[in-house]
Amino acid sequence: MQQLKRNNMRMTRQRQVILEVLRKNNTHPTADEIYSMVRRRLPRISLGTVYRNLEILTELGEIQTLELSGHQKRFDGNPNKHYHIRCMSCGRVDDVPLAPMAQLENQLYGATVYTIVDHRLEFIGMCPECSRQQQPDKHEAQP
Amino acid sequence: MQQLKRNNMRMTRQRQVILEVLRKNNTHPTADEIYSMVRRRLPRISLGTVYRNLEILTELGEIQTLELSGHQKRFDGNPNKHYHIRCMSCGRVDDVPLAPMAQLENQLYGATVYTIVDHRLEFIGMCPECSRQQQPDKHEAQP
DNA sequence: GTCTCTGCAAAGCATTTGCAACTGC
DNA sequence: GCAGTTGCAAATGCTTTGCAGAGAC
Repeated sequence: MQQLKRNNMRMTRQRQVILEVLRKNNTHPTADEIYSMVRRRLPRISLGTVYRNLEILTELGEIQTLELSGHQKRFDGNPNKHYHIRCMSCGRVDDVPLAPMAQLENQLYGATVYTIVDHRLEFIGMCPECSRQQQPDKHEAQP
Repeated sequence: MQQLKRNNMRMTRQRQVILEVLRKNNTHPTADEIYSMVRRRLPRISLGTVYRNLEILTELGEIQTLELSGHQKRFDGNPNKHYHIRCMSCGRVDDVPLAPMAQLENQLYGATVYTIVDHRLEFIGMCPECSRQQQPDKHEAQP
């Protein structure tokens, strides 16, 4: 974490535990889920501190903040670019095994007045657990 | 709007004006922008009514609710599927002239435990106005 | 010893909701 | 005239922020 020094920042115990928890975890937790995980090790930490550090760690490129459409932020200990899928029923988020489409922005070159910088792709679906629950009573009505 | 009857719903003046305002507008306004546009015609309407109707009109398929990553909801009077681009500086949202990739979900078939239903693709960029302002001092430092 | 960081609590902001009165149909 | 809808205001849920004291280096 050479970057901390460069920015006159410190590696506090709180910051470290938050980073460790995220790195060991591939469930894309929300801030309050991270809060309760970290609190097992640091019972006096505050939610504000969790938010502040998640923002800083994102800026340093150590983690990713996932702002999936219309929902609570989630955080990803894997800082590399990849796509996600969200369960429309329970909100669970997983990685998707699809290589980032690096050329996608080029397809729009000259077709928009914007300077394109990046893109976000998010799949919507139903996770196995929720699919199973929906099976018995498909849709809402039943005979 | 045959759908209203089918759902035991009424075409109130408020609902109608909200729909008209959105149909005449391609700027993808936020709820409070719609609120202030509608208030010119219906000064006593409340923000709650605007939200309630935007939700209903979305469910009826008359408009679209855009839940772009990490920002306020925006609303689109065009109910047909299409992608959007958002200015990372001012938040402006425009349509993107790229045909929806109907086959994208198929690429993941068998590669995820989810049942995939849909996808959201959103481009991030800089609109002409903001690009112009950034020109003088590119990035943050200058030689 | 300095200056960043923390815990706490309050504020902020977009959105939702409970309720009595109102109004489409 | 009934049930869906409205305006109002309060509540909600997530996130950010001000501040004085604590702690990293």
